[in-house]
Amino acid sequence: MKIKTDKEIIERILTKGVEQILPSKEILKNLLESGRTIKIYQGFDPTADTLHIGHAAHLHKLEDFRKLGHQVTCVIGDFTARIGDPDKKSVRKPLTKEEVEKNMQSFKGQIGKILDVDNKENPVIFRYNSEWLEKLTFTDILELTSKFSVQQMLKRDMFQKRIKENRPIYIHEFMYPIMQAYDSVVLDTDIQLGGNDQLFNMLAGRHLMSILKNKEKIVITGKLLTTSDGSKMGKTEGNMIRMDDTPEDIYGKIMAFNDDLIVEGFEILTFATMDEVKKYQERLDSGENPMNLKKELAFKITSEIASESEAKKAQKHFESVFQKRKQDVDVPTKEITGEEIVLNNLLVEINFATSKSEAKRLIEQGAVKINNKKVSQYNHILNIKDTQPLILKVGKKICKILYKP
RNA sequence: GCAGAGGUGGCGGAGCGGUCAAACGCAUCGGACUGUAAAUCCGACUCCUUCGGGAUACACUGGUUCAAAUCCAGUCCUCUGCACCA
Repeated sequence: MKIKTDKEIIERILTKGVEQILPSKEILKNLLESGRTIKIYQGFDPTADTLHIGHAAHLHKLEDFRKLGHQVTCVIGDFTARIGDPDKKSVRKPLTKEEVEKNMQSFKGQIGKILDVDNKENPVIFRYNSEWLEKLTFTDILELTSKFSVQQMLKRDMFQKRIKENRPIYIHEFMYPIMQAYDSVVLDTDIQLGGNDQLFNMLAGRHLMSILKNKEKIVITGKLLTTSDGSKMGKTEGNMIRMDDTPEDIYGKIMAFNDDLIVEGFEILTFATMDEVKKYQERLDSGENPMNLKKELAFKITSEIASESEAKKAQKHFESVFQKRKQDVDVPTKEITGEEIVLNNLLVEINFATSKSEAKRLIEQGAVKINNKKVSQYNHILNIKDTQPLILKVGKKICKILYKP
């Protein structure tokens, strides 16, 4: 495929959702405008069984490269995942080969939701890094490790932190960046893309490339979408939106974003151009209700990951369930045998509370409504037979109680 | 192996003989407020209860004591340091 130098796409590559470009934006710009084929790759760690929405950001960028005709490779870090990237808190427990394989299965499909992997003109290449990492001998490893100093490794702030806290740092944890660096060498890549959290590892690759290949690998780090409390969104933190979530969930979780994330969300998580992103910012600044914008964001993301029609459904669902509180759409029903039951026992019976004590607390706190009337006596005796239909609400949970003779 | 530190609720982390079902923070849940949220405020957060109370709980097993998360002994586990030249 002939290389395109579409100005708009190049501009988007250089700016949208980009945290930094090393060694410089200009070098990348020149490369993109030169018309030569560029090899770019991104690694995906199958340490969880799904990708999350943060990955979407990078996939958009890869797709831009692909559209221009460049060679895009997705490296599934099946080998590296078994060790795990060192973490701030502690050593990760290694994953078994089986766990990794299980996690990997769905990756390609999920990547394909955004990246046009099977495009006829310019398909995406998939590689597993066990292909080359597994074959390394101890001699090879010595060779590689001799290119890095302990001081270099210890620069990583998470290691610094652990030194301060007197927590252990194991030798194999140094191997993660080295293995990733070696990925770059094997692929002979021109560019590596990754989240800003991967900066250190990607720089290790830059270092190794320059020594072994005398080549200046370009590193692009993407902005990470941070949650309101400043922590990143991702697998490790458990607050992620999974790519395989249902459209309703995706839509709903985006609506749960803090308002501050709206514009960033458009920039990082969607195909929108920077001009469009600016317009969203302007609308927000001019005092438009953030909710409208957030709904647009949720709709856009949901339709990019799922489909437009599913996004429409998700939106309707959200509107009816949360905004209009018409919850009777799909109220689950439970059957209760016996004509009468004490209220706190009922909550336990239908699993709305795990113990009678908890049920009692909920009732006393005013969480319980029977047919929309608050009941605050825990020992209230409910005659199920005579109060049909019976809609029970406990906090956000709701269900219909049926009398079963 | 030797020397130290330590194991407390979902997590982090106080408490170091009684007033401890265990401070404080986070998470969670409920209420109020809203545009779904977030933020904020208030409340709850072992179980059972005839609503007066009661029963289990601070790694485990024993012991000391009127009384133990708190002291003692043993067991298990975790972490840190030391290790050659001696």
